[in-house]
Amino acid sequence: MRLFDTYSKSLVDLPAKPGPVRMYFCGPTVYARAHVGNARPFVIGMWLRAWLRETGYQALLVHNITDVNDKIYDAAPGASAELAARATQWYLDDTAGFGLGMPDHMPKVTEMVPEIVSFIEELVEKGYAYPVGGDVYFRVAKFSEYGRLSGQRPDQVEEQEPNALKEDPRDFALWKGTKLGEDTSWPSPWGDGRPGWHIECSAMAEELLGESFEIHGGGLDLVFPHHENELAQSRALGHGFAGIWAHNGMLRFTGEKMSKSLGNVLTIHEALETWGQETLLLFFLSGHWRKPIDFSTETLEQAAARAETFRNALRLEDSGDETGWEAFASALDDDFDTPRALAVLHEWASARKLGLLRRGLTVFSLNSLGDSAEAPAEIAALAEARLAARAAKDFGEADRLRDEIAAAGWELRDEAGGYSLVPKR
RNA sequence: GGCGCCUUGGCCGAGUGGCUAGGCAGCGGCCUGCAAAGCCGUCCACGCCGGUUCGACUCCGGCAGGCGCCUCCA
Repeated sequence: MRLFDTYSKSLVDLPAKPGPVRMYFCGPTVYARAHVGNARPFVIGMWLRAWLRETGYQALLVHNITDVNDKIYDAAPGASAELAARATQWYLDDTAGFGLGMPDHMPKVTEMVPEIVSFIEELVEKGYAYPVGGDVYFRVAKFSEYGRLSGQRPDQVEEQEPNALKEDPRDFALWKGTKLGEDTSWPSPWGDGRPGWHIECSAMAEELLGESFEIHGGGLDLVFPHHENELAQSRALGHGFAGIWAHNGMLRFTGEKMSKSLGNVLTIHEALETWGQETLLLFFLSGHWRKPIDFSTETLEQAAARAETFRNALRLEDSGDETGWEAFASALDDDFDTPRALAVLHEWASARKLGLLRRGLTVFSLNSLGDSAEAPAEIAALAEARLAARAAKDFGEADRLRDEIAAAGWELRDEAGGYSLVPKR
């Protein structure tokens, strides 16, 4: 399998099977209910893990939770820990709603502070960081490869928050001394404070996956500065860090990136309630993971129609033909091309290759599309009554009963010698 | 100002130097008491302008439009 790597700007092959594929996907800062855009890296990470396992890799996924941060302090003055705990639970509940299972580890910053502190200490010892006024900053000028991942030229990077403590305006915080109004803190050699945003990922990824690992994922908007800084911190210590940088495209809503700061958000919770897990997953599947994808009524309705196509196909008679898995596998092995894989699933649906279809859908946790539902007794009774009316050529009564069944949420489909009852969507 | 990405038919979306993507929607038909499901057929393409080539949607250049990042952001 190969994946596009932001660092080398090329498709990079994964190590030979069977080998470990260790993945770290950046998770959310928990200060509000997560929106659908936040779900994209989660879904992609879980699918990637499923596919790697399906094809014989030992895949491991770490997905962190940033539970101490300026935004959390701002959102809940005096009660930041409570908000973080509540929002963490929301995130766990919301992502569980996709039915994709859980990442192998979901570390929280607040549970990894000692490891982060040692990481910073080592950077200070080696001259890559300096403490000043209770803070610790990374010395960007000392790391010659700075800017390589994002293509940013250090001399062109704008400085937005002047900070007289820094040696160089481009230096970024590894440790932030406690300020007025911040209600959580941890001890450190530089005084009480808390980790900066970027260091947590370097520390947590390496703690759980080792100094180098295969894939680091996250949204395209994290390339700079977040991932550039992570890379600088880890490489400064001589660690290999990520082999492949996998950045997913942004989710667009009303023509722009869905983001809390723009206010054009729909939460995962709301989206799942409105569209359901299967439609939402098929929506994500319909776009390539690196490209932007538009969340709109039209694209979601198309995803819902796909779901229905697959459900109907899975109710038909299986052709028994099990040949052709390679088309699906090669699509996914080639930069995880889910739109191409989806086309193969549709071809299998048309050809009634139901075994393959089920197996393919299972990779994406969409096997529930094949679930059949038993109509309740009162609906079954109406269907029986209609069958009798129809046999007696009392079509007026038969149509009335079918309407009644429909009103109760079931669709009656006549078949040779009988009928079937299907839940209406 | 700097860095980068994208542009395929009504919509989503794959792909290739000459040969069918696939889906949704539409249209015609078969089947059905009527439907639904299914099946068959079918309309609609490669942003614009140049160049390379026997031939480009596919390669090169320019232009236009859209999007992302530049220390809050999945």
